Amino acid sequence: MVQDAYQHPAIADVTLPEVLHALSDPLRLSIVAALLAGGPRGWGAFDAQVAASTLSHHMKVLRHAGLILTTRDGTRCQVALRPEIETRFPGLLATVVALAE
Amino acid sequence: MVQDAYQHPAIADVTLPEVLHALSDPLRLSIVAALLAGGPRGWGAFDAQVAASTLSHHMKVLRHAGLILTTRDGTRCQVALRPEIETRFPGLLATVVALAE
DNA sequence: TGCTATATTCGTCGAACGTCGAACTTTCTC
DNA sequence: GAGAAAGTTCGACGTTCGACGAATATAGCA
Repeated sequence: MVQDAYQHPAIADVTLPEVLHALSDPLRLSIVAALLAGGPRGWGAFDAQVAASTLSHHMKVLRHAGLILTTRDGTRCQVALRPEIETRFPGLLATVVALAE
Repeated sequence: MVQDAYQHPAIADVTLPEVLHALSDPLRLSIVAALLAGGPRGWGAFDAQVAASTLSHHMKVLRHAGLILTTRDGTRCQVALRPEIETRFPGLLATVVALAE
């Protein structure tokens, strides 16, 4: 784990193709959908069938796309949707997640 | 050019991650945006700064994602948005293209 | 002070992507 | 029929992706 806080990009630097690419992976899309439906949660709450390193990689992609906010809580991570993404791309997440069923 | 019609997938077979991936490229996104804004048009109406083979490749990606409909007109191609995509993923294109400015 | 749990980073692998140029097919025009 | 024009396909190249295991770092607990 990194000793300090995570690197989150300025929301203005996030591009639409970047966000769409982040959402174009089924696992990442399901993570975002779960966050939108159920609110923030811990790391292991996503029972993804991938190795921890792979999940960490996907979280980094989502973080770099400005979609999630990661904070530490002891040895655990709390993951939440970044609220600014709604002002940056209004309606995008709601539309995409709704279509993902 | 292929001697017969182009291969278009059944709209039901198109998946959301597939569509998002198709839209996550700036060139492809601009093509879809132009079609949505201005209606069908010919091949060369997109002054893309890429080789013809590259443009052909991107068109194939869009076609396989169920986003566009390609028809021949002599040696030229007419490209149009696939109307069924709106019933398959209602509001998606309008939302994404609006956010792309 | 260890030991355990959690998450990141690194190196690696095969597959897919985006780009190009060259060759090819089909159609139109002269 | 010959030539030009429009797209497609192919192979090549370098980059990125998604996956994994191993090694590492940090925090909590005994």
